[in-house]
Order: sequence, then C-alpha cells, then structure tokens
Amino acid sequence: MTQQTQPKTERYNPREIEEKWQQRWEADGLYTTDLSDTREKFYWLTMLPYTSGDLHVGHWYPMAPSDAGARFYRMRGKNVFYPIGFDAFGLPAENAAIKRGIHPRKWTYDNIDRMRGQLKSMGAMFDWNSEAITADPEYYRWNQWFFLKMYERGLAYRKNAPANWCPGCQTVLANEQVVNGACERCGSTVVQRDLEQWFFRIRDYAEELLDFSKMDWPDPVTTMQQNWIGRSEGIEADFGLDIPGVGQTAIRVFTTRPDTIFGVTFMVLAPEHPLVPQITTPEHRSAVEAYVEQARRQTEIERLSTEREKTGVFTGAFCTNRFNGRQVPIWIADYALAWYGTGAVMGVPAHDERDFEFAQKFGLDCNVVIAPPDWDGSPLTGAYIEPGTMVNSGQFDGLSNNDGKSAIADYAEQQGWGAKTVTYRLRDWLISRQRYWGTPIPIVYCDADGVVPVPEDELPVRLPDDAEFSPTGESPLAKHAGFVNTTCPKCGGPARRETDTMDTFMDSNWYFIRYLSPQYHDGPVDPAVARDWLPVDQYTGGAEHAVMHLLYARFFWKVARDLGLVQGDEPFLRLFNQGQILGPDGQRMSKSRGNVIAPDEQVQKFGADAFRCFLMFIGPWEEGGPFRLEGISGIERWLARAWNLAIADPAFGDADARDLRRLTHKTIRRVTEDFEGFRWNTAIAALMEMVNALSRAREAGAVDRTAWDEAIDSMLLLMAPLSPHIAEELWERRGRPYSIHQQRWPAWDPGLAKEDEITLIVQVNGKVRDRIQAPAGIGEDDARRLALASEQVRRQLGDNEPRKVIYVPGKLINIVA
RNA sequence: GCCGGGGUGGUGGAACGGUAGACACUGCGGACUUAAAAUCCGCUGCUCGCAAGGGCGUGUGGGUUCGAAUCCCACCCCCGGCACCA
Repeated sequence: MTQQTQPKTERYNPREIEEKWQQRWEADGLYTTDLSDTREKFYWLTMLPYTSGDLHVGHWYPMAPSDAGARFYRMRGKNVFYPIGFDAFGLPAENAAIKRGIHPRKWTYDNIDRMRGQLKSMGAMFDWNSEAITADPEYYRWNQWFFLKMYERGLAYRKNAPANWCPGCQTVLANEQVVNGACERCGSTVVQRDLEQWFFRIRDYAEELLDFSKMDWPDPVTTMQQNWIGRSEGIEADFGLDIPGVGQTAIRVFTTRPDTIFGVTFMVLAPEHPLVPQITTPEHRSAVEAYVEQARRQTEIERLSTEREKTGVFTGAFCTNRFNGRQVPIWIADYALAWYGTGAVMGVPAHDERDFEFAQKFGLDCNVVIAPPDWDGSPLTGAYIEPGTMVNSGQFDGLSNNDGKSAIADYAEQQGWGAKTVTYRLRDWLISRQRYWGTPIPIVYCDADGVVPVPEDELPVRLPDDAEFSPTGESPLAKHAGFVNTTCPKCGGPARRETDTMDTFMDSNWYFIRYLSPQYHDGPVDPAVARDWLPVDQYTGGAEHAVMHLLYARFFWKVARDLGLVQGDEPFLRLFNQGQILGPDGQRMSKSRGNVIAPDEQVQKFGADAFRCFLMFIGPWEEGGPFRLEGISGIERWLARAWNLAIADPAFGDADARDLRRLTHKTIRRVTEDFEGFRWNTAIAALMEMVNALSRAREAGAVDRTAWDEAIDSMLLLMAPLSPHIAEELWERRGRPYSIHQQRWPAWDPGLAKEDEITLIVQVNGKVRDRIQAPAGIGEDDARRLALASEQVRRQLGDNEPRKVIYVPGKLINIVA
C-alpha cells in the first residue's frame, strides 16, 4: 500500500551466523550443565540415536523439538541436563559392516564421528561432556556388572528352551523382536529352535510393571504395556489322570472361566507338553508323533495365521473332571500354547469360541452350563460367552455365572483341586544373541565347577577385535580360541567362556544413568550424582519403543533400585511420544525406499533454524506424518521478517503503547502455554502473527519506543528455544548481554494481555447474523440492546418477538425467536 | 477379531460446547522492476446473486442443546499396536 522505503539493511543469512554461534557456544561451554548446581534440577532426555549411518530427518524430527523444550525449561530457571550419546552395539551395525566388508567397530565409530558433527549442526544444546557410547568397554563393562548382580539374585538364569530363531540374522530374538512371525530387523520368517539361553526374570516384576500411577505417560503407551504384560486372573485346576505307568496323577489347566468347568468335554495339551509322550496310547502314537513333529517345524507365521482351521489329534487317553466325575478325552492341538498358563486347556465348546470350533470339527460334545437369558434348551449355534445363569452345574445351578466364578474357585480350593492364580502373557526376557557385536556375557563354564560368574574385578570381559564375525548360527566368539579358552575363576582349571553376547536392548536400559557420570570407574554411576539427578523428569521419543525399550528400561530400573543404586520406582516421570515422520510418499523413511531426506542439504539451503522450525511447524508433534518440503518458504519468510524488524527501528514518536503491549503480552502467554503442551506449531503461528502485527505497526507510523523494545526483545526471547542462532545474533545486534540462552523467560502481565474491546457475535436462532464491536466488560442488558438494534437482526426477526435470549459474556448473544 | 489414535478448504493444519478454516503453503490479481528474482499489498471452502444478502459445509446417519468439528448412539474408512493368551 504505502510506498515503503526499506532501510538499507543487511539481509538475513543463516550460513553466516549459525556456524559462528555454534563455535562460540561450544568454546564457552554454554551448554555444559553443572550437576552440582543447587538450582532446581531438570533432567530432559531424548532417546539416543542408533549409529546406523548418517542422520536423516527421522532423527531431527524427534530431536529438534526436544531441544526446544529443554531450552525453554532452562530459560525458565531450571538447571537443565540435556545429554546425548550413541546406541552403538547390535545387529544393524554388524550387518551393515559385514555388507561393506569393514569391521563393525570401525563402521560404528566412523558413523559416530559423522553423526556428532551433524548433531552439532542442528544447534542443539546437548551437553557433550556427558556423552556415552554403549560399545565402549567402559560402558559395557557395567552391562556385565549388572548381569552378575542379577545372576547373584537369581534374576538371570539359563535354560534350554524353544527360542525364536531368525535364519537371516542367524541369532535368536526376544519375543518383542518378532513382528508378525518375522524378524523385526531383516524380515526373515522366524522359526523355533531349542537352545541354551540366558533369560532375565522380567516376569518377577510383572505386577509392579502394571502400576503406572507413579508417572505421567501418554495413555496409548501404558495401554500397550498393559496389554503386553497381559494379566489374567483365574484358577489352576487339576484334572484327574489314571494311566498305568504314568506317575503323574493330574493334569493342571489354567482357566479364567472356572464358572464353565462343568461344561468341559475334552482336554487339549500343547504339542510340546511334557506329558504327551507318556499318556499317548500305542494305537495313537504314530499320529501324535507326526503331529508334534509337524507343529515343531511350523514357522511362527504359519502357526499364527488366524484364517487357519483348528487341527489336533486324539492321544487315546482320558482324564477326569473332578467336579462332575466325567471322563473326557485328551487331545493335543497347537492352539494350546506351551508357554502360556500350564500349556493345557480345558475344552468348553459351549462357552469358548476356539473350543467350539475345535469340537465342531472333531465331533466332540457341547454341554451348555451358562444359560443365555431366553434359552429354550436347544443346541447352541456358536459359543455363548456373555453372562448368564449357571445350569447343569450341580450345586452351583441358578447362580449368575459371575458369582459362580468365585464360588467354584473357592470350592476348588476347599477340595484341594485347584487354586486361584494370576497368569501373565509376558515372557521372561531372552537376552542371549549368537552374534559378535554386543556385550560378552560374563560367564565361564568349568567341567568341575559348572557355571561360574566372572569375578567383578576381572571386568570388562573384552570383546576381541580380531574375531571372524560373519554369522554362522553359532556365536562368532566360539571360534576365537583366545577368547573362549580361559581358566576357571574358582578352581583355576581350564574352562570355556560363554560366547553369546547380550541383546542390544541391554545397552539402552540404563544409558541415561551413565550420562550422569560417564567417566566414573567405581560403579555404573556416581551415587551422589544419581541421588541428585535421577529419575529423568522428561523423556521424549518414538512410540515404537512402547513395549521394548520402555518396558525393559522400567524393569531394569526396578532391579537397579533393589540393588540400592537408584531411588524411586520409575525411571521416566513424564513421557512424550512424538509421531513418526514419514517420507514425502507417506512411507516410512528408509534408504532402500529412496525416500530419505538428508537434513545436511536442507541446513545448507535454509539454515538450521529454518529447518528446525519447519519440522515443528508442519503439524502437532505427536502426530507425525509425511514430510514435504513445500511449506518451508513460509518459515524462511517469517525468520527474514523477524530479522528485518529487529535490526531496523521504526519511526519512534508519541504513540499509544497499549495495542503494542497487548500484542507482546498476549504472545508471551500463548507461546508459553503452547511450549508447556509441546504445541510447537501453534507457538510458531503465534510468533508469525506477532511479526505480521509488528510489521503493520511499523508501517502505520510513529511507534512508542519502550513498547517497541519490549516487543522485539520479548519476541527474540520467545524465539530462542526454536531458532537459537538467529535469536542470539539479533540479541547481540540489539546490544543485549550475551547469551540470550542465559536470559530469563519473559513473563506476561494478564492486565496488559487483556482485550478492552470485543467482537460481540450476534446470532438469531443459533446462526451468526452480525458482529458488533463492543467494550470488553459489556453487560447483558447493553449487549441485548445492541443486538436488537442491529439491522441484520431486525431483518431476521421480522415481526417475531424474541422468545429467549442467551448471553455468553464477552463473546456472544443468541436471540431465539 | 480385540485395544489405541484419527477422518476439517487445492495442501499442511487452527478452533475452553459459542464467529469453522487461525497460521502457513499453493493459486489468482496488483505494486515495485527495462525484465526476472526477492519484497510488499489484496483475494482465495463450495454455491446462488450485479449487489445488499442468502443457502450449504468438519467421513455417514441419527440424537442431546438456544447453539455441536467438539458431547451421546449406530455405522464407514485410514493409521498404529496386539492377535488361537484358555
């Protein structure tokens, strides 16, 4: 509109300022946290990156907003600790190294060097003095130490068990690492193999892990953990067994439906159930053996297929339902899972869908014991699983099935036929891996002394660099004579080392503890620092870790607590899950898809500040979504306009400061509240509005000097967490004291932020017909007078008298005719 | 199948039960420029109308309410997790 004489000013050029400030901040140790400082501590943690190669947008998306959050709390006066490290062990690094024919150590540490530079280019306030790398012997030494402590307490044990075997990665996997029957990493179909493996007793903590009351976590994550742990209340009940030559006299089942126990018409054992070979009668032996063999060969995918029809074979044996004395046939079927409950299921076709399907297929009886409300006694066409009245259940007839549950449970306990119990879906954590790039398990096998833990003072058991590490199905360390052959710590005789390594999730269990004293030699953490700084106050990271890292880490923390190492029951008091950032095609970003966005180029082109802000602006952080670069020009324009506002003053003069001050204080309020709720996108929108309003104010003529300075200074302070470089540069150019990142967060004055004029919305029958400017404190009578005087309202109303008027103070008036 | 989360303009997205579409991108028009870029200004949900103004609009269908994107019921679709868990 008006001819604008742009002052001859320097243009915003991120390349000129960003590196300069990064170097200055580093040289000044600006982001080094003094852990002995007495101000209120705030441990802000972002999930550590895996060292798989270059950083891409998938790394920036979680980290840039997290950095803004950490900076925000720092400016609010907290002593913020915001560390970073590298998750360096594990299959992906090892596989990548093998593919390229280089040593995993070299591959990993080269990546770390590159990633460190990339992370610094982000302008994040990471405290690099606290860096921890999980593949360092001084780190994994304490993995081993923890293992020994757990072994001492019986929390680490060894057992031969069927394990998830990935033929691609040539190693076993934890239950949590099998996704739809396939390896989480390489996608190979997982098969079952019997192996001697090390486990952690996470099940011992199942009950406590279900208590989420001591932390503030997003609901979806706690729900996922709850489902994963899968607590079920029920009873274990014994069915009588009277088979010549079989010592055992009962088969124990687990059921959540004791109320249906009179309806049992058959029994199902898992193919792997130990009683199967003993009870099978000679004429059924070959069929049973064939079935067991076929079940063993099945892949997880085949076994899990829901479309599959029920299969099973009769063993020829019978057992007795002690409640009604009925003899029922014992079958084996793979829908009974060996590891869940007791590995045996009582078949109640009338009241369980799976049992119904099984009975239908094999012509087994179906006895109704819970009557549907208007049941006429005719056969069921499907399992009835809803509540009902008990029938055909002896003395329990007539009870509601809900009452029957406890009545039968009590009766079973009285008779000694069973007991109330709780079963979990969660399995113990299998930590052995037959791979090279991990923490060696500190155990020695001696012919004389058996399993012998390596003494603490011999830690770390070092991972040899010169192993032949291509996977063969056996741990590569097994072929390294220098590693394997050792002496028994107990008797001094010849012994062999354990050659498996630990699951890499062991590393991420406690890295945030190590950050506090990464150089500490006398334990995993300096106890004094741990006492002051743990637990983590705010954790941010992806929801993909809901049932792996986040569950393991909670378990591990509770073990560390029981060892007296840390205090409190939970490691992460608050959690925020950002959404997944996807490629422009809406697909998960991956090198193989070719949809990876490299931040380095974007930083070159737009600057780190613009790129950070853009990632925060594209949408709500928790939602993620496809990344498209298109909108970034809006961010560039905003930063450039902010720059121009800050380096060139408007025409100062006698002017009303009220509007300007209201703008400032309203914006402070909005940005502060948005930051508290991780709403970076709307915070940036508020700052954009401020820039737009300030530009208009400058155009409009004379501006009050004090109000202008307050506005610009506040704006820079509000921008500092989002775009640290430009904020620092402009702060300096305006002659303010270094560093902006050490300034206090601005406070808003509610009186100044308040509007003194409102737009009164005038509705007739709920439809907006007019908007009238009115004083903010307008009362109902005045509002009504204004509204009824409106020409629009009169036209809508016609001859009708208003029947009712609804007034929402300061907002709206609705005239109902 | 079960458990979460979500469906709003051409696009990303805003909206304590109270102006739907803030903020931005794109597009269109204009200013500046020899020209372009950059910058600045205006318009930009659909639709009827010359206009004033009206109608329709938040996945679908109902309901509650003076008033619903928001609350309730039923359903459809998308994303994530779990999946024969007895």
